[in-house]
Amino acid sequence: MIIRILLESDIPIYRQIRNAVIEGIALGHLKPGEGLPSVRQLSSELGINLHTVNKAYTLLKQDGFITIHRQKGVVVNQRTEMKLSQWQQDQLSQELKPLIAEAFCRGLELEGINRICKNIYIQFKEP
Amino acid sequence: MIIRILLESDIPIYRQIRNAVIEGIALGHLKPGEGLPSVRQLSSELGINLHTVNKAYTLLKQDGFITIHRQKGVVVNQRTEMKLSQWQQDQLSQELKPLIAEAFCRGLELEGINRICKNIYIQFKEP
DNA sequence: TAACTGTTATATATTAACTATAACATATAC
DNA sequence: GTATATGTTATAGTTAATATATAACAGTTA
Repeated sequence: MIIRILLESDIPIYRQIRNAVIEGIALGHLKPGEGLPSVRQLSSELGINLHTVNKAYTLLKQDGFITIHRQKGVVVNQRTEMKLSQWQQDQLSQELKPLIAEAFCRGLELEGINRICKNIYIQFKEP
Repeated sequence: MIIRILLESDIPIYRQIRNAVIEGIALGHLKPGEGLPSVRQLSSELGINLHTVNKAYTLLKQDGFITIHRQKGVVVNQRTEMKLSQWQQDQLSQELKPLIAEAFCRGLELEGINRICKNIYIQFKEP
């Protein structure tokens, strides 16, 4: 899978990589068991430092999205290993709150929010 | 309205203030025409610097949530001045994407996402 | 006049993000 | 064995974002 980053973005590079991998998994571009490029390879491709990629991979590992395997390298986990915990759901709710509050102030109805969420959601595929 | 910040949070203080004001407006705790504390007053209350509050207010002004009035000070705008632009909707969609992608990977269905959004949304009130 | 308001300027401190280079144990291929 | 990969760790340095400190300015209000 091709990972793109924007050096001008206000989102840190390691976070852009993290998001790109998660979105890649959700979109079905990255399937369980599939390998990701090594930290040296990806950092070279993107023209950035090894440690920036490593930071992204470490986050993805902590969050259950990938496993670092001694032989196979960096591998995408099964969906069962990504299961939503109560803490993660609370975290999601906390991150959604300011976004929905802003949309509400701007006059967007619940139906409008649901429509936007759906348009994002339908792009995603089960593995 | 009482604004709370967490100095240990990984979210910058000026952004916490921005979010708190927007959520305050959405919740109906801050009504159109209502005044906000001055930058010196709020910074003093929170034990932080004047410029940090000023940065938050400047953002809120740019985003159409407040107006700086020479006589009245900092005032909450009418909802009509906060209206959602196409650019803002695209921005919202872009910010939602990684959150929904993560939730999808973790097995949360669209109905679950809608439920979480609704639970946040129903707390909000029209002015 | 005195005490406020937001705004601007300048300088500095602190922290987060990113880079550079090197080394280590381990694994794979020749 | 040798060479080349892998992730990981350590150290040092740079750059950018965040937050602070202090001061001043033009208005406004009492």
